[in-house]
Amino acid sequence: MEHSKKTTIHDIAERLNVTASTVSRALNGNPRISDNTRKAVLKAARELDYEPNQIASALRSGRTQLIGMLVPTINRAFFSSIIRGVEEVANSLDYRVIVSQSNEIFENEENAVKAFLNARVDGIIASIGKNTEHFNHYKQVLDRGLPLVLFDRTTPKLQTGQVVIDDYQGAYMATTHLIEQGCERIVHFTSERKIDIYKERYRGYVNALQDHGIEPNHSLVFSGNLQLEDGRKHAEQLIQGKVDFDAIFSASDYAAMGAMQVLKENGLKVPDDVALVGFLNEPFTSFTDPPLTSVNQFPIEMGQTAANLFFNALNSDKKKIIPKKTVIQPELIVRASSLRTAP
Amino acid sequence: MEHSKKTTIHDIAERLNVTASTVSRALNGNPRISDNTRKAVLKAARELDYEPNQIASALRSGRTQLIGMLVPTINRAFFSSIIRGVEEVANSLDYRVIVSQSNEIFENEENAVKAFLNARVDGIIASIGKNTEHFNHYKQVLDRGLPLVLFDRTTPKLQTGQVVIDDYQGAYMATTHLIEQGCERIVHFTSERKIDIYKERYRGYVNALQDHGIEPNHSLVFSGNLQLEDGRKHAEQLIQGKVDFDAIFSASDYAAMGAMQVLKENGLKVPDDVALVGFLNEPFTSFTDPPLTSVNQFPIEMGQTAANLFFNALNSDKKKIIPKKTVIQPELIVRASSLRTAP
DNA sequence: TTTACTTGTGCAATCGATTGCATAAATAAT
DNA sequence: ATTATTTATGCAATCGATTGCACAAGTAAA
Repeated sequence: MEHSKKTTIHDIAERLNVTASTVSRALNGNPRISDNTRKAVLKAARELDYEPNQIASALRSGRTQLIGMLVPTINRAFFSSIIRGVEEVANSLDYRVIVSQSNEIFENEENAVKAFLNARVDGIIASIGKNTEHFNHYKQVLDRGLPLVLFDRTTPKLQTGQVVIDDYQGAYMATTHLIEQGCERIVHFTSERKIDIYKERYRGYVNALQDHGIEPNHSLVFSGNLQLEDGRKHAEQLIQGKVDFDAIFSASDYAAMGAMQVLKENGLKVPDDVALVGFLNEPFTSFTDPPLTSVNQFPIEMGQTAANLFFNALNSDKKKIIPKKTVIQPELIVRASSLRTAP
Repeated sequence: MEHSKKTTIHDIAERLNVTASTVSRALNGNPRISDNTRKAVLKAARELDYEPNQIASALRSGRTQLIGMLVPTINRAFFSSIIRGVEEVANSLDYRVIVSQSNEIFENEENAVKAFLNARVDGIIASIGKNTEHFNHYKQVLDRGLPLVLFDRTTPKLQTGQVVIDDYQGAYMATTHLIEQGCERIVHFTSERKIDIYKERYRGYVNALQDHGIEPNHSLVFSGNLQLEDGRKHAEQLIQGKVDFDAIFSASDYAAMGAMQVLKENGLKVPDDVALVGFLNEPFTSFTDPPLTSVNQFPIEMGQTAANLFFNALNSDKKKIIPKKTVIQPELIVRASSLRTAP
C-alpha cells in the first residue's frame, strides 16, 4: 500500500469550497466562523482523517507545544519521578516533554539547553548540575522571553521560578524524631559539597538539637560524598574510634544504608543500639532490614508543581516567570530503623 | 533589554550579498558551494550568532530530529534506564527524545502515538502496554513509513524491529544456579498474565529442572501478580501448607522480596533453609538482607540497542525496519540470598 | 575555435498552518 | 430608505529553511 498523502487544511477547504483560512479558523474555534461552516469543517476533517501538522503550526505561531526538561540523571528514582510529574501535567494540556540529561557535566548542560532552543521549545524545566557555576545558557532562555523553572538544584543567580523542598524542615523533623525516640548522641552524615540542600539539612539538624537542649557536637558530624561507601567508612570510624553515639541522621539514604550494613556486621542492633534515619525515601528504603526511616521529598508532586509554575508563566501576559520560590514541605516516613519499642 | 530578533539565513545572506539558498547550502555542507563563500557564510553565522530554526527546517525537509519514546511507567528503574540508553545514543546523533507514558492504559497509548505523529517525530521506540490487544495505532506508524522499534514488551503481530532479553535463558541460568547450590525442591513464582516474558521464564525454569533430572512439580508453581504482596501470600501458603521446599525462583524481585520477609518472620534462614533468586535486578536487590540474587536485563544496553536499530532503519533506503528481533543475553548476578556456604 | 561539461549561485516554489486586513452580505439603527 | 454595525469569509503575506531547475562564467575536450 502506498503511503497516502496526509490531508491538510487545503484538502478540507477544497472539498467545502472555502479557503484554508476558514478551515483553520473553524478548527481553532475562532468565533467569527458560522456554526454551519464549523460543523461542515469538523465533519470533513473527520471524514478525511485530518491530523494537524504541528510543525507547520509551530513555525507560523511560534508555539511548539514542547517543553525541554533537563535532569542530571534520568535513571534515578528521584528524577524520573519528577519527570513523571511534569509529563502528567504537560500531556493533559497537550504539551510534550523532551528529556535530556547532563550527567552533571557542564558542557552537556549547555548543549542540551542550546538544543532545546534550536528545537524551539516553549520553555524549559531544569535542575542545574552540581558543577555548574555560570548561567549564561539559562540567561539566554530568559532573554528570549521563555519560561524557565528550576527544581531541586536551584540558584539565586537566576531570576526565575523555582521549586525546592524544605530541606531544613525535613532535617529538623528527622532529628526531632530521633530525640523523641530517646536518642541523645546523634551523628550526622553530610556532604563536602557546598550545595544549599546539604547546608540546609545540617542547619535543621543543629537547630533541632539546640531546640531540645542538646549541644551540637562537632565530632559527631561526618562529611563525605554520601554514597554507600561513605556511609560504611563513617560507621567504621565511629566504631573503631569507640565514639559514644546512639543514632545517625544521614543526609542520604545510601550512606545510611552503608552505615546499617557496618553496624549489623559489628553486632550492633538497629534501632535499639543505634537508630537510623536517611533522606530522600529511595525505593529501597522499605526493603532494608530493618526498613529505613527517611524523608519523602514528594518528587512526583514536585514535578507537577514545576509544571504548574511553568504553565502559569506561559499563560501570563509578560511570559516572564514571577521569580517565586515554591517550597514543598517534606514528610518524615517512620519505619523500623528508628522506632524503639521501649524508650 | 529587548529580545533581539533571532538571526535567520536571510540576515546572513543580506550581509554577504548572496541569497538564502546559498547560505543554506553552505551551512549544510553542499559541495556545490565554493570554499570562499562557505567560509564567509560560516564566519558571518558566527558573528551574527546564528542558530538554525529546526522547526522551519523540519517543515520543509520533513525531518524533525525527534524520536517519540513510549514507556508504561517512567519512574521505574528498568524503564528509566532504557530511556537513558536511548537518550545517550540519540543525543550523540543530534536527535532529541520525547517521552510519554501509558500507565498501562490502552487509550493513553493510542493518544501518545497520535501525539507523536502530530509532532511529526521521525520515528517511535515503544514498549507496548500490558492490556494492549489491537495494534492499529502502531500500524499507522508503519504505514507512514516511519521506523518503529519495540522493546521488552513486543508482539509478533507487528512486522518491525524488536529488542528483548532472553527470558528463557535468564530463568534457565537462575534455576540451574539453585540446583548447583544443592536445591532440589524449587518453587517458582510466575504471573497469571499471558505475556510472553513470563511464559518464557517458566519454560526456562522447567527445562533447567528436567535437564538436571528433576521432575517439575506442579504444586510448587505459584501464579499471581508478582508484587510484594503476592510474594508474601505465596510464602505464607507454602509455610502453612507445610510444603517441602528449599528454594524459590521468582519471576520478579518484588515477589522474591515479599517471600524473603515472610521466611524471615517465620524463622527460616535465607539462603540456608531457603535459597532465593529474583528477576530484573531492581536497584534494591543489593540492599536487602541478605542481598538478593537476580537476573540483570541490561536495561541501558537495551535502550542503546533499540536506538541503534532505530537509526539503522532511519538511514536505510526503504526507511523500513528489517523486522529483526535482537535478543540480549541476561546475566545472573549471584548474591548472598542464594549462596550456600556448605553444600 | 566551437562544443561540452563543470562549478557556483540565483530564482521561485514549497512545506502547512496562521493571521492582519479587506470586503461582501446581512442586520440593526436612525 | 439610508447609514452604521455586525457577521462571515477571502486574500495574501508570513514563519525560516530547503530544493529542483535555470543559467552565467569558467574550464576542458574536440
